[in-house]
Amino acid sequence: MANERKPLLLLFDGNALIHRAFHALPPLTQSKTGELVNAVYGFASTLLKVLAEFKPTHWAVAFDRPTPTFRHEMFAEYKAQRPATPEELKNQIKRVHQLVEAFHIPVFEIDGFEADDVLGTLSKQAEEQGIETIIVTGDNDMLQAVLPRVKALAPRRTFTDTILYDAEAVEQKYGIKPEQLPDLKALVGDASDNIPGLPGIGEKTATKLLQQYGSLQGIYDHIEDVTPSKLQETLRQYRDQAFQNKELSTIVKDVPVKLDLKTCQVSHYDRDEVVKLFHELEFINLLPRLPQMKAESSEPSAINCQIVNTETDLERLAGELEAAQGIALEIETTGENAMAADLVGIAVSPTRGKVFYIPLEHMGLNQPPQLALNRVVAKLKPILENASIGKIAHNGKHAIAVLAGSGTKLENLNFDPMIAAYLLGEKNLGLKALAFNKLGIEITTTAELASSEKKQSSVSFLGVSQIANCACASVNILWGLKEHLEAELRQQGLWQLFTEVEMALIPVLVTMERNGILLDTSLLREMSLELGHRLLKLEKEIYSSVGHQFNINSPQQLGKVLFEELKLPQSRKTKSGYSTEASVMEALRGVHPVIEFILQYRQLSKLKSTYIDALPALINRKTGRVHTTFNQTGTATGRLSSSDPNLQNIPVRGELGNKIRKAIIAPPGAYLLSGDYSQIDLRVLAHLSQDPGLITAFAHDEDIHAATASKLFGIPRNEVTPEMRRNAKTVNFGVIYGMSDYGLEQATNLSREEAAQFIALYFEKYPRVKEYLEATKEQARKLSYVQTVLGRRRFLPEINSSNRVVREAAERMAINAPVQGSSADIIKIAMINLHREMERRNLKSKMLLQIHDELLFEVPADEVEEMRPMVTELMPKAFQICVPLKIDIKLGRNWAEME
DNA sequence: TCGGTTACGTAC
DNA sequence: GACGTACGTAACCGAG
Repeated sequence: MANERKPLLLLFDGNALIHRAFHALPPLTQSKTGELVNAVYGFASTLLKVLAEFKPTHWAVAFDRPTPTFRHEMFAEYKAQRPATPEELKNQIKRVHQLVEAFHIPVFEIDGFEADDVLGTLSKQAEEQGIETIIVTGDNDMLQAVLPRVKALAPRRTFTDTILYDAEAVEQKYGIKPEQLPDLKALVGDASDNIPGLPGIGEKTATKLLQQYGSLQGIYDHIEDVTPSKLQETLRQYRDQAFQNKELSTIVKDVPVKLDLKTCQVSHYDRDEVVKLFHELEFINLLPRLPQMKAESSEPSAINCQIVNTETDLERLAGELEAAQGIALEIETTGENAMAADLVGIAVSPTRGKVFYIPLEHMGLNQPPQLALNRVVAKLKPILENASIGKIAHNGKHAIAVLAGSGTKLENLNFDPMIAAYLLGEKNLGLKALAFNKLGIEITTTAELASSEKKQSSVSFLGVSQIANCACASVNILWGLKEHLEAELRQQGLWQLFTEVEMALIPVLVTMERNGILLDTSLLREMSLELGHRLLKLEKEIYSSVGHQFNINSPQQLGKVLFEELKLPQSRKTKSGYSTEASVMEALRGVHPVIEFILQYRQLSKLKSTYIDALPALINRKTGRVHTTFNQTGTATGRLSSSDPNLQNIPVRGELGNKIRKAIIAPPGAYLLSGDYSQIDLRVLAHLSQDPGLITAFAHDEDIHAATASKLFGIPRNEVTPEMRRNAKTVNFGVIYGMSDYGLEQATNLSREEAAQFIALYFEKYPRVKEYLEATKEQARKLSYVQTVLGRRRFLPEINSSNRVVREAAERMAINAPVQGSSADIIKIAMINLHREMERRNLKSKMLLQIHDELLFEVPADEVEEMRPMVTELMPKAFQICVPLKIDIKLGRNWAEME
């Protein structure tokens, strides 16, 4: 009665699936324990895939037993060449058993037989009972089990590429029927099972024979007719072996096992147990593929979620929030970009287990009534702005920025799980992932809901109750995450970095983002026109020089033109053709006139499309300025990053770079002020390594590159030539990047040998630097992480990889991260202190940008005399290291002309 | 048509 | 394979 559907039985070939995944998938390890789980992942993935695709009513899985089978007894060599199962695979087999158990899939394994035999038997019984069956396998050997009602899902080429074989499909592939496959294998053998084929008989010959005579027996029944005689002779000579091969290759179909359909029902599996196991295995991305996701409303799991849409409710909510110790919240908006996003709703929680959702701007017809935005804001403003009530929010910067747009200054955001997880080295910082990985709780985020709901992808178009449920669950998670992550941060000595630097930085970043930069649009427009003309001219030159038109922007087409048509000497190749990158083309300068034009074209079109045309298009209508988003969790070292647009890579070199910076301006009556740490990375290196040579040079405020050159070449400072200084500079920087002799060779005009000597000499002159680098790598090997001056960690699990390339890459990261990361720590402190001081003094000056070692401010004319000394003082004293931190400070009407 | 990947180039 | 950290653009390619 329950199962009115025609039964469909899925039989899983456990071992074949595991082996195939193990060998086909890249090594996927659990980030926490390093346990290899690629085969388990592959198995789980296949399981979920076929479950979704075929919706079976029944299922079962078969495994090999570790004991020898009748085949081993028959033929000592059987699978003898196979290496012993590696430990990491054994463990995965255990894991798959756990998984199968959680799914409540009945397991069949019989001593003395392989999984194939068990499957063969079960499928034959299913056939006899008239049940449609699909064998899910990773091994084409299983195809011989195909029967009228039994199909096999087997791999084609790649791991995921499968084909459902019925008898016809088998015949199409092999030219013979499924039941003839053992006969084929008997003749051609199987290297993977160590079954020897008959000499000189390949697949072609064997297939022809079987097509003609039907079976191995058939062939020998007509052995006199077999031609050519050589073949007939071989067959005669190896008769016994052929028949033994056939027996070895034939799947047994009468294993002592009985298919009982009742026990194989795809019943309600233990979803919680599967979730728990996925959590342990860190299979977060498989989670959405688990069928029967909890309906959002079905299980409130002890969360009291109330929708607030009357004045009375609002009043009561305000009362509860005022009395709260802390507030967890999430805002729903129309977009990622805080400056462009609108509020859609707010979820707030005064205490764990109790969450309110205030719908504000849900669009669409059948929505319940909603309170007016300004009414709600007015009511909540004093609470959100009350600094004595701590706030918790995931990606709190976004919340602060959006609320600021509604005139509310969210104060005392003291915990953001995204930032916490970032410092802890978590890979996936999304709330969903954190909830699952840290707490083992599944939630559906509103963003997820929005993207799954086809077409109308904005949160604002979704139903209030649906969003409310998700938002409430998300907000409630924040309490648990705070508890959990705070403990981890404290335990790892990261709490101070978290609160005093990262959390303190958030309002600074919001201010900078909201300040925005001002552009000289008419200058950019002018440049765009001029460049447009120059590009057109270059384009013509290039076409006539080559003889035809093509897309110069396509590296693929350009490569063909240069290296196939013009036959220029090619050097490096890329995956899809010839490399046409600048360094390759530079080497071809003078070989052909078109090179020069192309280099110019490249440069101009890059600057035009990326900056000159792109920036003005991003001016905010309301503010007339360009607002970037600073990402606080986007880098591995602790640096910030900037996007939409990226204002940290505005060109500076060259005439054109200068011109672009000229278009970044201060408004009338104001100036741009920049404070730029001088050689901060090398000063940090001096501090970390305590090298006396470096320390002395910086203590005397010397030109560090010239000082290095003087040391390396063993000459007085005043005899250092520009070329010597340039090479010394390259090495100075190269050291921080873990550069090799090869790298130095590429970056200079030195030969490989000279480069190697140069590096050796460098370490001779700065011996503590070498010691420091070694010690850092050693620490990384021991602890799997390296640290900055503030204790910020970068985790490098690959530092002990057995793969040299991977390991050496991790070593370079280990060298670079403390230096780059410490510099980032220092400038972050400077930003916080400067912001604080500017607020304290009620200055109108604005912090605009941070470019890793530089801060850019906009300063009204009458504040210049206050800001300049303030920046000059606060940047260097942000953090004390053993050498002075020096800055260069400059002032100008635009970002190019500064002094 | 769209999203993901590749090649390239800009910054520090 | 070889020098660390980012992000954006255009081309390209395959899936829907």
